[in-house]
Amino acid sequence: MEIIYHIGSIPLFKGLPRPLLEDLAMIVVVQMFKKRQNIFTDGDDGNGFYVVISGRVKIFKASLEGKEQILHIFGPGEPFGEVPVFAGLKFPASAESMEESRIFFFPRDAFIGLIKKSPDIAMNMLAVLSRRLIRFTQLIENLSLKEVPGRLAAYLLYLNKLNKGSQDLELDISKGQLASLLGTIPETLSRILGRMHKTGLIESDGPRIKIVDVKGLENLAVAGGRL
Amino acid sequence: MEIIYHIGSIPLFKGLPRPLLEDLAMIVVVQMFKKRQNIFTDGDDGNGFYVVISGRVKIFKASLEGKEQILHIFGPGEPFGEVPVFAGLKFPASAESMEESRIFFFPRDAFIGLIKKSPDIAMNMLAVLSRRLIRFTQLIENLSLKEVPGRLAAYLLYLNKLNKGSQDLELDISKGQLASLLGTIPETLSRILGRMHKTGLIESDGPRIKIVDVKGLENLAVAGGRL
DNA sequence: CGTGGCCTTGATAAAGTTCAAGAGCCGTGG
DNA sequence: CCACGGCTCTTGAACTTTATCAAGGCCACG
Repeated sequence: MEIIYHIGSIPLFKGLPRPLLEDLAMIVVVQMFKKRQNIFTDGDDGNGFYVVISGRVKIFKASLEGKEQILHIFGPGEPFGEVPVFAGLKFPASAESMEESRIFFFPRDAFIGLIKKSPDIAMNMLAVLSRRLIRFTQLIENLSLKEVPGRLAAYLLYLNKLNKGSQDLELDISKGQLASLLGTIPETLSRILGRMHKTGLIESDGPRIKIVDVKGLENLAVAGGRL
Repeated sequence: MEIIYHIGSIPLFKGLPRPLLEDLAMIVVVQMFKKRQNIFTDGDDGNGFYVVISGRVKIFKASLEGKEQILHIFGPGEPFGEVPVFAGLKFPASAESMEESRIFFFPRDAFIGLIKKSPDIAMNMLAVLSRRLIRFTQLIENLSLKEVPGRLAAYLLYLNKLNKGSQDLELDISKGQLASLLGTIPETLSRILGRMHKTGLIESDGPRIKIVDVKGLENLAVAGGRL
């Protein structure tokens, strides 16, 4: 069945025996979201978690004044919204689709039953949560210890690594969203891109960015680097 | 045996059957740390995790210029340093004792073996990591969406809640360390405490702080409040 | 009684945000 | 086919917040 195929290709469920995949298929609920649709909101009660099958989802915190801080952007195969499954019941942040997305929902109680049967699922989930803690640690370091140029430099180098070292990058999110991800606002991001261009670190043309000076960016990305 | 008693009183191991506690006692390594002693450093390889038995430990990120951001302060019964056990191998932050502390160390491989035998340990650990994610989410919200007065107000209200609503608080960490926890520096913290005093939100005398205007603090603590 | 640590206070500087205006782009509809 | 409206992005100037640098006070401890 198609569902089983998708479930089997989720890293979280990698290497599970066929019968367990079938159990998972029994409890999954398939959901579709259009672009910019709310999936859950900070403070809502959660009674299960989600996995992106296609499309993209952002997890974020919003302030009253309308500023947002993006915590994650998740694509196919990535789970999200697990926290209420294991601790308390409320989502600590909000989730929204960034494009048309297909999402699998796994209800809490049935899923916990499966975990207790399979230490492998538990270990995989522990790995997922641990990686998320690493990501948050970096985000906190960026917000607290680095200035915006340093955060941007770190992000560009991250894209650079994703692209196996290619210095020709293409932003796959809008600059406004990138600002939210970096903990700043579009105006500031725009100015800093301009400054990086002027000082010869990058070349920039809309969403295409070319890294000219890797060393210079690495220097900036270290907490303490100055532009 | 004394070790077993301590292990049994760790929330992470709450409700485990006696034989499992004995297994844990077999693999534990007891360590003592004096005040301000390094336990592990950001980037080190980790081959196990820790539980505070007595004393206190801070987990933090440091920048080259010497600024630090405290991520957690852990006391008796609280585990730390679990991330390398489940994801990759490196600690994403550093740990240091804040006072003389007794710490139990559980080596990775033996512990993973126990987890696979006991879904209860796994579930408890999932809960621990999930709560940590909640804490990080709040920290990120504070750093990104609130200004320092808002962060301080939120912290005072947190102490207020810990003390079951008492408005007479006593800081149990130095103001310098509190500044690190709030993502700022001592000078700024000092000024803001002064301003809160002057505007009648609190009364402050060294480490003793009395909340005068709960509503006012709550208003500040919401992302968007102004002092 | 002096010395070092911690905290406070002041003056100054830097970084980032806000507000405002305008440019470029794209899809829609006349 | 072009004009319009709406969006994102950019740029400038003023302002706010926070950090930095420097100095002085307070207190505990030897």
